[in-house]
Amino acid sequence: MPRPLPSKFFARSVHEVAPDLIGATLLFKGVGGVIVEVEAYHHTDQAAHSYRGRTERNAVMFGPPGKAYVYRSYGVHWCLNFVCEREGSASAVLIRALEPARGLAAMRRRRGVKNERLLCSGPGRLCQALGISGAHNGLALDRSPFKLLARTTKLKVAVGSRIGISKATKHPWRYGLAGSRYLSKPFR
DNA sequence: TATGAGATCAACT
DNA sequence: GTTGATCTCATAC
Repeated sequence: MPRPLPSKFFARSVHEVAPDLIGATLLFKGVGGVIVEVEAYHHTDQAAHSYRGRTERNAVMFGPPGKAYVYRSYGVHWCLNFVCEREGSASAVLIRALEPARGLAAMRRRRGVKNERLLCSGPGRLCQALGISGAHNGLALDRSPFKLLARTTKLKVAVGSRIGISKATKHPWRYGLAGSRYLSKPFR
């Protein structure tokens, strides 16, 4: 049986937490699936929201680890992050894609697409599929409505450069399940 | 298959 | 006024 991730899990470097999240199960109100793609962001990283210091939007990133940081992207989409390390270090892991496993009907209804592959393959898509919005910014990840289950098997984690950013594009801080059909983009 | 516009909000110049 | 941790739809190849 899979066990819940302890909140301690997040109290480490984002570069340790991010690859360890691949294969874990993320549920929100019982709906979700297996995490297959994430990206790491750190306050010393020019591409991170926290790079230029604390603002009203990114305040949760500067708080304690084990919380959800949800922000609006391009004015339309919501994106989900897990805050890591320790209070004040302002680092987080962006959840980019899931392999759908639970609550497929609810996800399809919210997304308005039939293709299972398009349900959660992208940060904006997975928030829409799970019903996550700015109202959930700052919630603890080890309590309802979130549920996180540790992976049960060893697996190979692919590494690559991050997507959709224009600064610090060289850092190999994108992690994913190699060969998964549910990635927002394949690794090469 | 590939490229481009539009949606629409917060932070920054 | 511009840009961005995005996605969808339309149009072109």
